[in-house]
Amino acid sequence: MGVTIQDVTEVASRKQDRLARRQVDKFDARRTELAVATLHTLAELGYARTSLREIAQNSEFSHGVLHYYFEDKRDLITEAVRQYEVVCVTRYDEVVATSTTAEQLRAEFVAMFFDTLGRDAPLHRLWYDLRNQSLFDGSFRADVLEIDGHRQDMVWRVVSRYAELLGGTPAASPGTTYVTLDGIFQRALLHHFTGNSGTVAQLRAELPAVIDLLVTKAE
Amino acid sequence: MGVTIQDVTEVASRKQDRLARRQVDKFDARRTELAVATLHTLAELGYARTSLREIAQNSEFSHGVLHYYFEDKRDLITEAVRQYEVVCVTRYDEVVATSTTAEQLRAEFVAMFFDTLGRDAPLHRLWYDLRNQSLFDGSFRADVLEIDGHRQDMVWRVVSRYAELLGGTPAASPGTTYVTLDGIFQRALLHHFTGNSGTVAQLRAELPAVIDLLVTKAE
DNA sequence: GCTACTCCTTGACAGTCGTCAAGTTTTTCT
DNA sequence: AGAAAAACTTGACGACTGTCAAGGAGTAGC
Repeated sequence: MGVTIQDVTEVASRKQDRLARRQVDKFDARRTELAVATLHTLAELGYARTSLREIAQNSEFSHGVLHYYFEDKRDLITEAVRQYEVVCVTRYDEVVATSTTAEQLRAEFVAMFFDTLGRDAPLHRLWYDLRNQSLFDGSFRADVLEIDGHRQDMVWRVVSRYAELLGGTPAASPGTTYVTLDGIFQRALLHHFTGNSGTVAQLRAELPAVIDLLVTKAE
Repeated sequence: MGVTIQDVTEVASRKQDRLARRQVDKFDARRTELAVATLHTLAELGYARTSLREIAQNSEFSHGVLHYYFEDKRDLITEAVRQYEVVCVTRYDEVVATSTTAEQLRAEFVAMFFDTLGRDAPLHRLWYDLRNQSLFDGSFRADVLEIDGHRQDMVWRVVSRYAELLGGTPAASPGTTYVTLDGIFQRALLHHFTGNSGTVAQLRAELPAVIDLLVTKAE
């Protein structure tokens, strides 16, 4: 059996590909690792106070490595924002999938809503920070709009399913539905950080009624 | 007619008071002037990118003067935030006062809502920026909460008056009512800066229905 | 074992930041 | 007019920023 030049080059190129791919994988893995460290630093300090050296201190590397894996600071932060999206955008899907009654769906949504408020509060304040930064600096805007759209879809899946289980229809558009619940979340977050747990509890108590306001029940 | 010592000291002290008051007035006037310059700089650049030298360039003074009138940067920005409140918190009162029918009130509110969105967009993005900063830096929080409360009251005056004219009652608490309309404003602002005027127009078209959703009409 | 390459550290750069002291200009009062 | 006080400018300080070049450490290939 002869070995043609094609075979050799094919094998060689395949080998090279595999090598290259493995290198790319390693490269991407470290990029992601550093982006996660960036995300945590941002969540702790906010956009305005986050420096590259501080980010590096939250990783196991020195500050110079950031310019080996990222073009510049904007590139790094953009990648961190994308990491946020991965974490945050499928949060309620399980609730939607497993709930069999409207009451259950609504109750579990409210529970999850305030659970993540307490557990991931720093991450959430970062999201709002970055969304606002996009009002000043257009370079984040595309990513922000994309994530915002995914958040809207996520909320819509919950509310439209709730309406379905209730035998009714949503009372407002996806956009309006989203901003209403997002507004409540933002306010709850503010009072959470203020330490004003009474206001948070009140928002929690009112949330079911607000959800009902967003769907038109069947007659 | 004799001139008693009391008279003299009284006159003298009154004169001194007047002098002191005038000096305080001058001092406060310049403080306010610099706070306004700060407000405009912040609205243009955002909190993260605003420096004292940039602020001074937006005034007619040099950067050193800022430490003559303000303790430090935080003091200056806090004062600027308070200036924002003065500008922004009575915006809809005239609409409430002059409207005689529910339709008129709703229509004029919507008009004013999107008018200030377009006209004062930089100032509004600053407000949301600073409100978010207060999630990271507690030193603004008290002022932010106060302003947020005034904004809530402002919205509540509109919606409760609308319900009254309609012969109904508000369907949600002041807090929920506020965050709903504020959420819509935030979203409209984001798409305004994106240049996505279609989405803004859609939000405008939907706003009357949302307002109706927030009041329970009489049977 | 030598070379070549990837990965990472170190240290320096030019610039900007908030702050403040020293000094100049302007105003105020007698 | 002259002295005192207020108002403002200037320049400098140490610290911090993003960026990057030089070089070390470690590994894979021959």
